[in-house]
Amino acid sequence: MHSLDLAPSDLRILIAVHRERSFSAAAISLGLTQSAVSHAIRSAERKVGVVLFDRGRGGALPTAAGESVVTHARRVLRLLETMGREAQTVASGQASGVLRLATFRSAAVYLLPSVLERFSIKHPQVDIEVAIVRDVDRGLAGEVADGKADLALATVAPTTEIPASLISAELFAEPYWLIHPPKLSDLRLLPLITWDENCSEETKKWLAAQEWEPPKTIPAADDSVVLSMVAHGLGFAVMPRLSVANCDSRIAVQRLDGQTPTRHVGYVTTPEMAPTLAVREFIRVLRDCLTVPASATL
Amino acid sequence: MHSLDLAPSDLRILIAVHRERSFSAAAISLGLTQSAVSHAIRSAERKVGVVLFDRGRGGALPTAAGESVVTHARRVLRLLETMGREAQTVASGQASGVLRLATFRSAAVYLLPSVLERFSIKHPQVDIEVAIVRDVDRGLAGEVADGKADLALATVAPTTEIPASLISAELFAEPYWLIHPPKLSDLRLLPLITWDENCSEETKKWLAAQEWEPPKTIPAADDSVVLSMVAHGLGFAVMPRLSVANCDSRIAVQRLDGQTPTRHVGYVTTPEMAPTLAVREFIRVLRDCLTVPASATL
DNA sequence: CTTGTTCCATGAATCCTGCTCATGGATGGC
DNA sequence: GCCATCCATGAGCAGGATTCATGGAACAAG
Repeated sequence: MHSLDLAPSDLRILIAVHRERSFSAAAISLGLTQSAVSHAIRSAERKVGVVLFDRGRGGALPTAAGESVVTHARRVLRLLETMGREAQTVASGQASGVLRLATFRSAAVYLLPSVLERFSIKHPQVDIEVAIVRDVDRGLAGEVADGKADLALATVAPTTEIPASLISAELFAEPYWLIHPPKLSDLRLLPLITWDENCSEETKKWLAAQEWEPPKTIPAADDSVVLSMVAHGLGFAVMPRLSVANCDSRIAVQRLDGQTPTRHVGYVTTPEMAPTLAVREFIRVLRDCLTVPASATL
Repeated sequence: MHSLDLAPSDLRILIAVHRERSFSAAAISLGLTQSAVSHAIRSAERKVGVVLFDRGRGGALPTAAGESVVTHARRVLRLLETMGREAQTVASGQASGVLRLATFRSAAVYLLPSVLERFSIKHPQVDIEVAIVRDVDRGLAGEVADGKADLALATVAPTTEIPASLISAELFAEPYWLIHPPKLSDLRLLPLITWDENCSEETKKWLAAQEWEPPKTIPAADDSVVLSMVAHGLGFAVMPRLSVANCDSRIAVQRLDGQTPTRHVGYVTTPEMAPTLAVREFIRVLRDCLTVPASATL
């Protein structure tokens, strides 16, 4: 088991060079000399037996192998970090430290408050940092995969593919609803208001299935803007229930005909974090809150 | 991100002490002095901020925190190892190194040969070590969880629970069959032959559902022994199809009545190994071979 | 072409960390 | 009480990591 003797400091240097695309910039960002970085990279390359960065005039570009190594390096550092946190958790018998949570707007607004309240009563030592992230592209799962968050509350199916190297499970499924201004002659004459998020794909699918082609499509920044635009009579939209939660009286809500699409919301985390007490407890509280959701007041 | 500056050598020392339950024995096993180990453990404990081993007369016993740290440490080392392997793989464009595969007997005998042949043609640089492990207790998944294997072919449901910190997926499901000597008066008078493996639970369940109480139960060492005993007329058995593959003519095979139990066979691997080229390719070849299985000659 | 700038590489000097050596204290068997 | 067997600790040493002081290469501007 000759497990590649790269110390955490070496890994940090690799990551810094990767980030800065430059030995000297990496050196500054770490408070080292350019020489130290150069030596460290060279010794790392000798140990791995592969060139990790192409040095050129413009700085240092990671090779394919370099990319791979840096990805692993980040993971090693995260694992070391959770190792420390977990040790303290186990020793003190209670979770402590920081839990970085990423989620989409509507969950943060309508779902999280009660969850956070219950969680912080049970685990006052845990600081929760909530990041609201739009679920586009790799979206929330990407946030976790990149190590920017420990846990995400996200759409887990069917639009979004969760990479196999992450752990996820569904928490609940919710229907999409049709929302529109209350007084209307023919809904089909109204423009469709969309927003750029993974789950908005469902909107299009359902409309297509209904052979409903809106006269116009208006893009909005996020789901709360969509709501506001609908409230002002600018058009209609198809949105997941959570986004429609406690919206104002100028909006009429109506079930979808036919094959009602549903959005599946769940959590996503890394294999490193999953066995962690803080994460397990947070998921437990989430589940508890969802059986009797405070947001069931729709 | 103060990620706990424990170098690989420190981690190895922690693991050795955990294994040997003694500073001095660990020192010997690592070719160090007892003093070095003592210093290292003390400094590790200062860094983590927690006592990791209770020192007493009889040596050093890991505390709960120590257990947790060592588990993580093993994982860090494995991750560093795959980091190196992957770097070489990416740089050379082809998988190389060792792939440690654990599986149960019948898969190794009837499934693997064709898979291994195809895989080694595609990836001649990869050495595959096959370990045949009986699937009892934590069984094959445990083999992977403990880092003794990179990939396991195992029963993934419903008997065995795969821990959430591992990655697994089903490859195929197969029915259980009833096997017995060909000429018989009443099957219910024959003894049941069982063997000690997780999937043999299914046998009992099905018999119970049929209200079939065999007059006697004979335990055998493994499934091949069961087959041989049935062939010699010593009793009957309920076995998954794969175990029954190409068994001899002195055995009669028959479908089960009622709710036919099925065994779900899949792969199990770690999140570290899953994105690895060697593992991904092996699973691909597995899947390919299963759509047109060479063992479809039953 | 020259000069200057901005990269990284390299060798020698220095500093610090990790190891060994040589002890000492604690615990328990005989 | 003596001895064996643990681990702890401090001093000293050696080697690896970092810095310092250079040098070479690529490129842009004059």
